[in-house]
Amino acid sequence: MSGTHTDVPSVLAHELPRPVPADEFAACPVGEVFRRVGDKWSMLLVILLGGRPHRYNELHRAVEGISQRMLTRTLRTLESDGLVHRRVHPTVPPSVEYSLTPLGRSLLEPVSALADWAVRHEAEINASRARYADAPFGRPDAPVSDPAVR
Amino acid sequence: MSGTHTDVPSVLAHELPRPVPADEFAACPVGEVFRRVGDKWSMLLVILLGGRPHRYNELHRAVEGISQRMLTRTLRTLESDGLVHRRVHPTVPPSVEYSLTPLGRSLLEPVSALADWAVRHEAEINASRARYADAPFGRPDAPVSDPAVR
DNA sequence: CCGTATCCGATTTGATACTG
DNA sequence: CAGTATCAAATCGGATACGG
Repeated sequence: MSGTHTDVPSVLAHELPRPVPADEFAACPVGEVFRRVGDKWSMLLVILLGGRPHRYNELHRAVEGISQRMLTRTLRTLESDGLVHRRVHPTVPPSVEYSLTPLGRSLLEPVSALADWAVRHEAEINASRARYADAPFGRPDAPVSDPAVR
Repeated sequence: MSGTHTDVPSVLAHELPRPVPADEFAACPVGEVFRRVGDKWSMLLVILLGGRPHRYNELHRAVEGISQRMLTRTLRTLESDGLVHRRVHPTVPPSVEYSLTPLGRSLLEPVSALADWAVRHEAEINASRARYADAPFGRPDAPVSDPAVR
């Protein structure tokens, strides 16, 4: 957790009443959270659970593409971070309900803003990518095979 | 990229004048963007460039921990997505200036909101993690015990 | 100064099969 | 229904060396 951090301009300062010190802002917590947010399924699940609680298989069907392994793993991580609550009903067969904690709900807002941005600018991004992929120029070097760029 | 999508509740609907159709919202663009946001360096660079344009080695020194490979790769991806502009001054020795495009600047806002959330709730997350790691119970399997406790 | 090429270990993810 | 176990594949990321 500790260790390296970087010199970061006060991007957030514009409306922080008690502005976060740049040093505190640095890579550590932000990087952590961005990586959690950035993994393939976490925020999708948070958004889903933001709508209403879901049962395990409900999530599995809703996401449709996620493996059981990843669904379970992601939910566990979210739970350990205090974003998701797991409630087991001791019925038979068992049923488990996942829901957002208050902390999870608070995350929903910034995440929704980002999701909103993604939706609004999807086309621009794709256009830019296509343009970049096409252009033999526009990139520093070669038209010859280069598998390194995705 | 087109294929699978998920059933998503209208989390964002609360203030979307022309609400994004749930189908459009789905996993595809959001997942893409979240993964970009979540990779180790992208958003750090976006935030850095949000402060002011930087030259290559300036970034390299500022981030301090990133390898040349990853710096270049990340910048290229950002460029291909249309978030970052790369300007080459044909001097000798060469100098290259990276800056945010308008699209990149627009991303800065939701990202800052998320970064802000991260800073504000870091402690809660860590506390929750520690609690979860400690507890022999609180986790589904656990050694030997009653699974039906809250 | 601004990169690229190559190698290699670490981490993440998916497919599949099995269980209380 | 709600998971766990195991294996293999893809991807990520860093170190190092070299090039225009």
